[in-house]
Amino acid sequence: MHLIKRPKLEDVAKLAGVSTASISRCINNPKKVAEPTRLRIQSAIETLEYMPHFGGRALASNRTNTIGAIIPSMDNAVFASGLQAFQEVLSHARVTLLVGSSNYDPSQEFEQIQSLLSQGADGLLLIGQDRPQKTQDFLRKHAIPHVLAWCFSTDISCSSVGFDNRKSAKKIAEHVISYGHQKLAIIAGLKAGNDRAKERILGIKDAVKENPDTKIVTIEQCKYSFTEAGAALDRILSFHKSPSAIICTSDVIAVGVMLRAKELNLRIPNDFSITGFDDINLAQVVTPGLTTVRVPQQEMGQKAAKVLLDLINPNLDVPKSPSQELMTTIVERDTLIKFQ
Amino acid sequence: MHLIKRPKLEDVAKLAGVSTASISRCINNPKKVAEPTRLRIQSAIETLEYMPHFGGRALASNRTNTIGAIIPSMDNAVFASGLQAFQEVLSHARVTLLVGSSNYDPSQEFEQIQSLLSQGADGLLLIGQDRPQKTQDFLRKHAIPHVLAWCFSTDISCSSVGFDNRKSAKKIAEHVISYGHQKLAIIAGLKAGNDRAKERILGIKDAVKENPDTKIVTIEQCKYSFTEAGAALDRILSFHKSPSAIICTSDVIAVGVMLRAKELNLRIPNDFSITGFDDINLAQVVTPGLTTVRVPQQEMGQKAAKVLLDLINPNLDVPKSPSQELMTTIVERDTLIKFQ
DNA sequence: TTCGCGCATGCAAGCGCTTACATCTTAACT
DNA sequence: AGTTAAGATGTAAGCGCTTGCATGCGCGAA
Repeated sequence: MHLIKRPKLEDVAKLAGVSTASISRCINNPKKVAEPTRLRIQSAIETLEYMPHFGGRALASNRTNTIGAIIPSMDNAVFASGLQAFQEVLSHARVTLLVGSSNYDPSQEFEQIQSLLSQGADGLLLIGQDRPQKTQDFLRKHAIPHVLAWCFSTDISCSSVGFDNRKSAKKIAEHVISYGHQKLAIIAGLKAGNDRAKERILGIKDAVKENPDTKIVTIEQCKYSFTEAGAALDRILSFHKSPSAIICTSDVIAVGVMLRAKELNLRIPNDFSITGFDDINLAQVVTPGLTTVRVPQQEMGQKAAKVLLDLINPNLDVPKSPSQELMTTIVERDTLIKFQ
Repeated sequence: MHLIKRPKLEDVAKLAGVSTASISRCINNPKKVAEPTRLRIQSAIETLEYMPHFGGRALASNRTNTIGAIIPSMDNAVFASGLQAFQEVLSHARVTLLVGSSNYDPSQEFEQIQSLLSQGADGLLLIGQDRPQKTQDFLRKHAIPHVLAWCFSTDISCSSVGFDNRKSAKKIAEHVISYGHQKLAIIAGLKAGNDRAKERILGIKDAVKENPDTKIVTIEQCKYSFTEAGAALDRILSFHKSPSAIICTSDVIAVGVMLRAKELNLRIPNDFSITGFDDINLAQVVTPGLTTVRVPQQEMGQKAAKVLLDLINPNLDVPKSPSQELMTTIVERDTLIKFQ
């Protein structure tokens, strides 16, 4: 077996005894071709193992059937499973996924946007809504179909499929407060360019504002890593304003704190309560089980894919799918107990 | 601000007062253009916000600067972080990543291969080496540059960047045996189309063969999920041939077993020892800490990217990078103790 | 029989870019 | 000054596909 020059439309046309136009139609819109012709064409395609050339197709049709997703990092259970669900839906629609990662850095995100678009992406999935004006202008000016996930806004200028970070954070904070905690600490992800972190902090503050007995002892920020989270705990402890509960805006952070606490021979939840956010695997596995906020990642990935597909193929019969708000729920496990 | 028709090479050429060829050269090979011209061109590109059209470029050059990766699932810390590292390296080389997932199913993998190639992928990253003849023929016939990760073979017909699953599994099994365990159980991932699972089982068998006092009580298979792993444990327990150690071929499985054990009020490692494979986050977080095999995922992702890039750009000065074997190490934590 | 219509197919003009080749400029030689 | 080579730039021919329009055909209505 040796390798054969890639067959082109013309070769198939010759074999099937039709024009290239018919082949093209047969591939892209089978019903425009008469039954017997179609069969002939199909068999020709098979015997030649013909595969359309991407460039030619993209050039002529100005479509790539490709969608880009830019997520902060795949190395993070938070996004990976949403992305997986996203990809599966796209795959069924014969659309391919291009992936970029931004590392939580707006300028990297902008580069990736440009890069994916220059690769011909027909649309984009982006995480969160907080991005520089420059990026937003760019998206608008070039009229890039895109949907935002992991956030929800009623801003009609752009579809989003996600949940209300602020509300969800408020809910878990209220939950913590309802357990009698009055001195709270927050450990959040780095806020810069990360609306999820910001919004979640705001949500917690909302809850505190409505409960005058309660106060926030400190707000720490750190990267999403165990060790950084551990360091944040150290900082909190060194303040001697010991909170009775630490609300973390991410499970990774919460678990990092728990790991550090264990090293320090602190006992959770006896010495302090702690909550997370996202409900990734870790939350279930860590001991004690982490009380956290469940985010419907898979659903989000799937729905985002559908919305994006609709955006790209303004489908006639399918109703236009606008933004969608998904709901988070609190998962009670063992890191939150009543105060005293 | 309203949206503007996408500028093309010709527009830039007109603005800069040069031919389209120069622009093209300036973009693809700047040093072929004289300094002042380059500057003029660059500023023209910027003012027009010119962005090359992907299709045109792909058609003319027959290159897409795109690489496809097909992994079993992104929803799995095992591959996600390797993929992230892979993507980062590609991104630096201005190559974009196309992603497909196979769900551990060889026929899905084949479809994804075709799909990514028809999207113009210049090369592919594939996981493992066990695939149907059909797929292999396809890759060979079309001379697709590809590298295999998560496995290592000296088969020169195809580069691989990974570790020897069999050897690594043998090593951890020997380690377990050296702790005095003689009745071992194995819980592996589904073997079908999954050489990692198969090889790891073989490796464990190798170790047992060399230690005549030792025997394998049972080999269970299950999907990579906590509940399936828990069910596998139930099966083992119901046999009443209680092993003193369970060797799992994946951390996810091991943790699933531990979770189930906890439900059953069994105590690990007192009632039985257990080991995992991969050393994902979970292994560190679970209590007691999981003794496991560390797989250099990031390194694997990075090196695979480099090898693949070299394969695609047969670079002159850079030495050709062949297959690379990476080493795994045993991470000792607390789920493995001496027998008795 | 004739006309008209609709359907199946072919024709051919691009889509936006790359690149081999031709041309022109310049500077370093003899 | 004349010759040459190297470097900078332009010219134009595609790359493989899609698609608007033209063509041809068959069939029912007039």
